[in-house]
Amino acid sequence: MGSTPQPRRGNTRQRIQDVALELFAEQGYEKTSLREIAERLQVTKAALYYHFKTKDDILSGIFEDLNRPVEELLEWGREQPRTLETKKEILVRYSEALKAAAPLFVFMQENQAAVRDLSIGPTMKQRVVALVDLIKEPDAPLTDQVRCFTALFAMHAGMMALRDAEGDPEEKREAALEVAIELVTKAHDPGPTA
Amino acid sequence: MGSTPQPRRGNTRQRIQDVALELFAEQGYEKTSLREIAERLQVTKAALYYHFKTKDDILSGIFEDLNRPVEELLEWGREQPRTLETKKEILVRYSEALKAAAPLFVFMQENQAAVRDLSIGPTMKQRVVALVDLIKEPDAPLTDQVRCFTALFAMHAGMMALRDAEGDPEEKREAALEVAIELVTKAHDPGPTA
Amino acid sequence: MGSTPQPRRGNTRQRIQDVALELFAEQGYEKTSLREIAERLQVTKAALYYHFKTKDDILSGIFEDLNRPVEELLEWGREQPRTLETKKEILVRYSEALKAAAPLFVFMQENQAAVRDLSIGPTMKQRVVALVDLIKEPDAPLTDQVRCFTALFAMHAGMMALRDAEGDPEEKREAALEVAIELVTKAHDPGPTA
Amino acid sequence: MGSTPQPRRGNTRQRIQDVALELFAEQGYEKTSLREIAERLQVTKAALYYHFKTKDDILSGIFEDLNRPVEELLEWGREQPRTLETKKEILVRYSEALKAAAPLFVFMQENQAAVRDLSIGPTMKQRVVALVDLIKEPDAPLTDQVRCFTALFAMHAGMMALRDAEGDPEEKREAALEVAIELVTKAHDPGPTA
DNA sequence: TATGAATGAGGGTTCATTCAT
DNA sequence: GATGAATGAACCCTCATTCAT
Repeated sequence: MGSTPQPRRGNTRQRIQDVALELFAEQGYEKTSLREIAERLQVTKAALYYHFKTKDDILSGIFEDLNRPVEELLEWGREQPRTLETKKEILVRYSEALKAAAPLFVFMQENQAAVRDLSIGPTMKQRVVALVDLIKEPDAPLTDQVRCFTALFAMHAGMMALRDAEGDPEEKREAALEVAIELVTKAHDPGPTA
Repeated sequence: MGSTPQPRRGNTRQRIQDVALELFAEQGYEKTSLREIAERLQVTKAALYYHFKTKDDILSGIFEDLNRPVEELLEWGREQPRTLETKKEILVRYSEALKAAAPLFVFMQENQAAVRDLSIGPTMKQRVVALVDLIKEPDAPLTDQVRCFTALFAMHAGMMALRDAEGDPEEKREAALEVAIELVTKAHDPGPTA
Repeated sequence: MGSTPQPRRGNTRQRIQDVALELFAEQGYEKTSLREIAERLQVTKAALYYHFKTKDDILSGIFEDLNRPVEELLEWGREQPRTLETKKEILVRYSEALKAAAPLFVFMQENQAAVRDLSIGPTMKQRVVALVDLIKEPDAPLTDQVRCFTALFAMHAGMMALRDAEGDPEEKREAALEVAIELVTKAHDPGPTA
Repeated sequence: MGSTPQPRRGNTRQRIQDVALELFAEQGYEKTSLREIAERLQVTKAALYYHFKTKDDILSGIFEDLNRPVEELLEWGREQPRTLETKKEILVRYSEALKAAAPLFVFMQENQAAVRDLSIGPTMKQRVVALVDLIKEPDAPLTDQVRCFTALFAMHAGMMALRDAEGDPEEKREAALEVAIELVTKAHDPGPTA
């Protein structure tokens, strides 16, 4: 009882990443110690160091794996014409990407300060900038910039409200997407007001 | 240098809070050590403990001071009729409050994970909920809830963009406010769509 | 309510000693901080330093006050002939002295290690030696020395059992006294065995 | 000196316990710092934490190891008939056990206050109660209870007198045992008096 | 008679990391 | 593919004590 040895050779690296992300998202990066990760895996701290060079490295690994779809989205987006349709499609795809990597994004949203001077910090920042660049017009006025930036945030926030609130996560995601599209649409073609 | 004994009038408590907030916002809560705060004040760590019972307590003190305007805003808001005009006024006032306490809000935005299990954690959560409650209709559909939540976020984000970007902070704040009002207006009276 | 200012000027020194002894006996010397004492008196730590030079000094003060009867007993004892009657009388008087200063003696019994290198340490040791000297014969065999030493211990133990156990403290004290007398009597006149 | 790297075989845990007990007994629990223990072992404080979870835990470890004989004695005692012979045998064996673990018992005697709210505190108390229960009659009058309690104390005291006094420790132990037996015998069969 | 403000030394504890095996 | 043992640096915090006011 409770003693299943679970050898599972070969996949330890993956298991470390899984547990680490789980704890990082739950408690924050700084408050999660390697001891804790190791204990939950029934492994020694030293074992973690066989698979990863540093704590930072564990996070990097997770990020690289889960972030690939977003990177691909960026590449795809850069080759499209900057039409409203394209922008909408980007939002839709981004929303999908978020769904797949929800815990990572929740984590990054809630641990910005901690993540900032980790090795993924710069990458992350660039990625946000790049995304905004794809959905806003080159010389958009400040208000439209805010709209686009907020559209992204809305989608991240959709993930986080998942923590507390009532309601199906999937529905929330769709609602967030809808609002994001609305914002970007308005930014694309300001209409009568400005 | 460092030899002038420094008058040390009765403002130490305030100076601690100032420096602490500065460092918390700059580096994050966990990465800011009391040693660092003390050193920057040319004081011993023990001196901090004369003025505050704990590290958490320093943050609490800051929060209590800077959060008072928001608390007053909430009280005021609860006594008003839930009209669109009221909602707009709330956003305007909130934006003003943010301006005065910018670093604190940036800090809280970027350190959610760390702050969550500090003593101000619960208070903060309630406060967001209360604010959203004031600007959304009681049984608003999910999309409208997202709009209102996002409106708040937009304004916080306005503060943070301050960090990186080009442009006058004051202009950014106004842009964020405009977008927030737009979102809440849409949520208040959905119009033809949804 | 709960705010009676209790000025009681003049007797602060005494009140400090009272509270200190109370806490020392309850928690031990090392685990009782001056902060704690001060707080319970609604006074600042610095105030304690107006009345006593050091923490050690507070204990010394208590000891000197409460130990005087024992000191007088020793002086009296030294002038008496070393008869069995005298010895019994000494035990009786000592038991009485213990009754008056119970918490102090409980404290000293339970904090020997801590007390040993305080200023009262040496005094205390001498005093035990002096007491034993009064109730044992000069060249008593080892067994009789143990009897006399144990007699004293028995009386101290009587105080401590007061903490846990059932029964009237006064009765316990008398029982302890009885056993002590028995031991000293046996030591005084070994009888057939030895 | 201090440069020989020292083989560091797998006995570190034991060495920590040895040094710790030595210092605890010499200076008291509270006054012995982990730094001190570590230094004497030419090891870092952190190394102690590899082997023990906490300072309290170090003491627990020592206690568990050295207390086993007493525990076995208790078990044995509970299976014997409560005759005078049994009681005597218990005292004899207990005395032997004390001999083997002298420093621990001296320590516990002198640090009662400190030990009381450590994790071994409750265990220790129970153990004394259990021992007394074995050597006193169920409904013994108060005086007899004191005799039995004192008998145990006498033996502990025998250990401590070792610190100061003249004379062979072994002889002292035997003297203490003799007095203890005497007390318990008297308690077992009160004789003419009461 | 006291207090407010501060200090220096040290406490126990935890962390990410290393390295020989 | 992993462990056992250890380290160095830092952590938050508490203490007894001081001194100008």
